[in-house]
Amino acid sequence: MPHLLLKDLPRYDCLLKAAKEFPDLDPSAMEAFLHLLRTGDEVFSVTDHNLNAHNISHGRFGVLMLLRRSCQPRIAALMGDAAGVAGPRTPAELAEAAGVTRATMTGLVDTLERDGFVTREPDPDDRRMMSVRLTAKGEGFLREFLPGHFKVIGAIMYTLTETERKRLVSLLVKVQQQVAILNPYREHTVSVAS
Amino acid sequence: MPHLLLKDLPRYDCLLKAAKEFPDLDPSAMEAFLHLLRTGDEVFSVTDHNLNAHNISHGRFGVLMLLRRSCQPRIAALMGDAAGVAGPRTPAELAEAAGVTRATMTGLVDTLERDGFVTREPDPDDRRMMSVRLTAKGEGFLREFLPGHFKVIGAIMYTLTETERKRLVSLLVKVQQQVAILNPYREHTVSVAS
DNA sequence: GCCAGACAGTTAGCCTCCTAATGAAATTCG
DNA sequence: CGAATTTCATTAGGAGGCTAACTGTCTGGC
Repeated sequence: MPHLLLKDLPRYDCLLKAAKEFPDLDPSAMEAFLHLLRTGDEVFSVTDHNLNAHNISHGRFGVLMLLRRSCQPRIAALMGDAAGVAGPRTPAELAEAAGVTRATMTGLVDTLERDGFVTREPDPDDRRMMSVRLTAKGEGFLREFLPGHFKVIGAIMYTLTETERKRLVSLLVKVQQQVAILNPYREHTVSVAS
Repeated sequence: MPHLLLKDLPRYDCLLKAAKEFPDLDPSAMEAFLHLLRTGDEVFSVTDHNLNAHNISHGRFGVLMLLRRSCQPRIAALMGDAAGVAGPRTPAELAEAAGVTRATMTGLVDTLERDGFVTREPDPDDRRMMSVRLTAKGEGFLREFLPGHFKVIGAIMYTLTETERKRLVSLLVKVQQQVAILNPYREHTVSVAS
């Protein structure tokens, strides 16, 4: 389930040594990169274990969370959201919101339906479409699971002060923005070895 | 290939609103958590795309990198490492170093061997063991690929100053340490909903 | 010297993700 | 009106993780 990395990150002096062989290797950039991947992975693992203990994968959890929003349009309306703006309901909307392909979403909804967390109903207006909805069991699972999930996340971040959290987030956002800048040119930046 | 997340992170005021419903939800902790996962994922995606463009996965890349160390014992010796300390060579050592199971390593070595990047040879002393080695093609791939890979990583981190990189790393290390503290107790902290 | 156990590598079966191709329904447009 | 295009969901097949079980080899205690 992890992104797969080295078990032990290379020590900084190893990076310095490697930089002698590869002039393109920026040791402090590589160090930050490796720690970012590693930390994201470890944090992911904790919540993933938590989810697996309840027999649910991250992907399936994401779908349930998206559907939870959809299933409470009245609450959303009360809270100030535009009345008509419900969350995603069709597999295509869910796939878009979750950032996976529709084919993947079909598989996720398959297993969620098999396990009784959601139902699939044909759309009366457009017979190509399906409408996915949380069942009572699905809602119950979230109600029962979420408090613990939030506690785990709070426990992980407990080690950082409010100031440190803000600082971390602002550094991460900077990296995200840089990735966004790089992405459109990926084809060019990538083809170094071709 | 990503860990699957929301396409758009919830805005902070949504977290505040959600915290009203779930007292266990710490908005700033959740924000830091989501950004950590998201950023790790995006950074991963960039390098993963880079690798995929060369028809190699992150897992396979990791194996090649581990083997590169093993295949240069003379260089390592020259550089001050103890002469006998070669890198991992057997599937079990590779699995341990990469942090995957031996079964997974079998699969990775299978495809790497199929594609001509590595060879498998029986160990003459212990007939249970195999010795995995980079082929000339595997070495050539790395020689050709690594400079671009390092450039991409440098480009991502270009947005942060040396000071910011150090600060980011130290915040990430704090989180890693917290995760390490939490892990042994995972069974307990997890069973909130049972 | 031999047998029980440990250990290396593989196999088999499952899950989640992907891409590509398919079939059915809706829409667009000549 | 009907053909081409688009859009929906799904299926098929592949890759890389995992666990569990198996095979063959070594080793250590009797």
